[in-house]
Amino acid sequence: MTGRDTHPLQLLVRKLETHHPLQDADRAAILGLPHKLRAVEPQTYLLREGDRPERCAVIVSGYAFRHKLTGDGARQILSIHISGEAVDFQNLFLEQSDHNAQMLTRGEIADIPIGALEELANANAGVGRAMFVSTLVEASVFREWTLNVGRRDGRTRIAHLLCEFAVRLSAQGLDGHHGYELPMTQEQLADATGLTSVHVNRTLKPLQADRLIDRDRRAIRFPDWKAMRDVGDFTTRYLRIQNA
Amino acid sequence: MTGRDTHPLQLLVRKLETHHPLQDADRAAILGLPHKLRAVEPQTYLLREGDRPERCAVIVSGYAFRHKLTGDGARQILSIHISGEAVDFQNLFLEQSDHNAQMLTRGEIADIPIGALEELANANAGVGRAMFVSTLVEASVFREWTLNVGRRDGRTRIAHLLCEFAVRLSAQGLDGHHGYELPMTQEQLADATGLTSVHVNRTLKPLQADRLIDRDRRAIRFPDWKAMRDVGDFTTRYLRIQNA
DNA sequence: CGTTTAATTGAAAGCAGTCAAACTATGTGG
DNA sequence: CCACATAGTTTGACTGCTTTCAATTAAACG
Repeated sequence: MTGRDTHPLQLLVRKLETHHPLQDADRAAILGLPHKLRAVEPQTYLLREGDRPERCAVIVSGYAFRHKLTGDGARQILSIHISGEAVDFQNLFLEQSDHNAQMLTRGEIADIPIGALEELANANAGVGRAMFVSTLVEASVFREWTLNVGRRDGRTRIAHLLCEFAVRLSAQGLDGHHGYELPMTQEQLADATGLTSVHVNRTLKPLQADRLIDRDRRAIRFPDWKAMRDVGDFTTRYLRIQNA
Repeated sequence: MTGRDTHPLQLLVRKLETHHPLQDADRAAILGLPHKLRAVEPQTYLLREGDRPERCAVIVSGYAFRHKLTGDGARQILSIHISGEAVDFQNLFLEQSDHNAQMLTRGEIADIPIGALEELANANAGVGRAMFVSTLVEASVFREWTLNVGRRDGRTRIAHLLCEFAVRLSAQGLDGHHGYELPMTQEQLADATGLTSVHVNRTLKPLQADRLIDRDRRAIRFPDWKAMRDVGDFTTRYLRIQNA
């Protein structure tokens, strides 16, 4: 998919380091993890509810998301994931997954056998702790999403989501605060915010009219980041990124 | 507060064992953790957003909850906690808390120094993993709450919450499926479900009229548990309790 | 290019929120 | 043991954000 010149797990190291310091040996151990690369299409499942996880998918390129369904089939997206993030730390040591994970876009996945991951976590306390911390940070984000969906109005929810994505991309050295290519349809945006796609559409328009976002297809830019942050009731503490 | 004849941390052991097996030595090590008991009144803060955690509060008796506030001051309750649960594993190894935790009722708290906890986690792999798994199970519950608040209607949300509480109490050997004393006001119920207290009140009534719940003050009973589960779109997988 | 998927728009309906007031517990002090 | 104060519950009337259902337009893809 790309003529890559860096190690496929390099961004995983970067992600872990964002939240917990690593030694050289730790980094080497992570890069040394056995893994299989594969190209994946949009919608590819990385994990299904009820599955017993046997490999952990690390996103090398592209975007993914977690979701759950109600009995009625309504979908709630629980998180969006970017390059370098591991989709399956949440199920380490657990019998079966409580949720689904799917690719949002085309991309590349590095599959690491769960066994190797657990071994490394046991053998190397630094890496084990970094993995632990990584799941705790994810939990922090889950909590913010519950707040977002439970207590903010539509406009604020969407603005918040757009802000979070900007800051996380930026922290991973990808696009940034000033703009990015949003890898989601309006329906997916709706499922992430607990709204309907119709309402998302009707909410994006005023954001644009107010010059808080600039849209061209899926490309998003923020003419006034500070104002956007305010509208989205967005702060960075919950992301636990050093210099955000 | 009580003439207790069991160890204050006994229920913590039970809780951890619900999700991950422990050896005798592990149990002993947990019970051997240094801790200070204290009686607490309703509303007592166990943790504040922005705090650097220095001790971990374990609920010996009573109930607690986590919450976050929007910039407008709207409150979202993120989880309810019962005896034996540790409120601060979520902030282990993290700089500062992203959320608040408060007592819901009067009760007793055992404060464990974070340092002692981290040491034990390092020294004893079994206990460390049990703590890790415990936070992963909490994350699983956070995800279900996001689904609940994001994609279910008011009636279903409330029924779901009441079901979850029943099953968790039961798993901890406290009250059970057949009924319990709900330690929450309708306003707290509203903040947990993303509704208003007025709407909660108007939703409880039909549940009662349909004979799905029996209320006397805060006491809740379920005349038809199976029907209640259906109405609440409730399943137990996400709680990761063995025989639920 | 034709087909499929996504975005957009309109009109109508509904679930839940808001604002206020009344009522009911619960607890305290005299 | 009763009166008062406070916290919590309940009810009414009205508003409104968001959904629903359709239909139309635009973009993406092979």
